[in-house]
Amino acid sequence: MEITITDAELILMRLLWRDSPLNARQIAQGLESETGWHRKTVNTLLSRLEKKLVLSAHKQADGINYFTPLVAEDAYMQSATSKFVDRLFGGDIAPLIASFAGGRPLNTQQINRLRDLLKELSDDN
Amino acid sequence: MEITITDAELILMRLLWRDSPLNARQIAQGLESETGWHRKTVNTLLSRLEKKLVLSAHKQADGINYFTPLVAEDAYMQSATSKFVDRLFGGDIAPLIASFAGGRPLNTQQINRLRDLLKELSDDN
DNA sequence: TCCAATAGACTACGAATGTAGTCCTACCCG
DNA sequence: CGGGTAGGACTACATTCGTAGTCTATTGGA
Repeated sequence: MEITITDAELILMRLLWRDSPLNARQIAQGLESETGWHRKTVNTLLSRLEKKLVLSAHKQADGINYFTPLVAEDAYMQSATSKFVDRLFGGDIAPLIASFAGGRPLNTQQINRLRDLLKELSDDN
Repeated sequence: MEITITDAELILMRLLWRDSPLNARQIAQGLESETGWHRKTVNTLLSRLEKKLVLSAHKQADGINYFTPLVAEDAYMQSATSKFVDRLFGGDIAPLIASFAGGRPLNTQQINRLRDLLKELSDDN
């Protein structure tokens, strides 16, 4: 059961992860400025996501479908990150950071945040 | 000018990044056990990569094409990583690490490596 | 010398993606 | 009450990807 969310779908999911349930119209409006997508495009994406069980639709009192994520943002991020790190770096995260830093050097704030994060990770084992 | 290397192409590129130039037969043989791809499949991938200017072909004395990467592994990794981090985490690397660690806890060795890496990154600025 | 196998250029083809459009129905407004 | 609109279920269609297959000229051997 591989969850797969495409680029376009991800943009839509980000909205629903922030705020749900929403109906198709609300979603289309919420994405309008960011994507310029037609309502029908949003509709297609919603159907596909529903078929993939990434979200569920429930008719409310107004007789209209409202969509809610079935897949949690964290869970998806985790799975997608894992897959990416496996594919490009053989499952090893350090080279990824190195590569990322090589492309765009980290600033002090980012480094500090990483340091804190690392501290946490090594504490709670 | 977006360099795009698909999953299948990446597997092939990994071989060429390790060892090049190679001709189609050598590549097909080198990937045989890993992928089971037909020679023709390798051929198609090579053509596509050549058209995308990810690699170049040169006929050698034996009259056969030998392929060499035009895109360096580091450069591609960097660009792919950047794109991924942007797409999923808004360009911020810390949440990615957190997410990754959430999915599969880091062991001591990994944490040490990250610590060293971080030290390096914060030293040379 | 003549066949069989290969290199390379093209062609094939179904599934997934991005981006809508069609058609039918129910509904609100003038 | 009649027409324009929105919802929803389908359908559409060009691209990209994965994975080969066809056709042609060439070449290494028996």
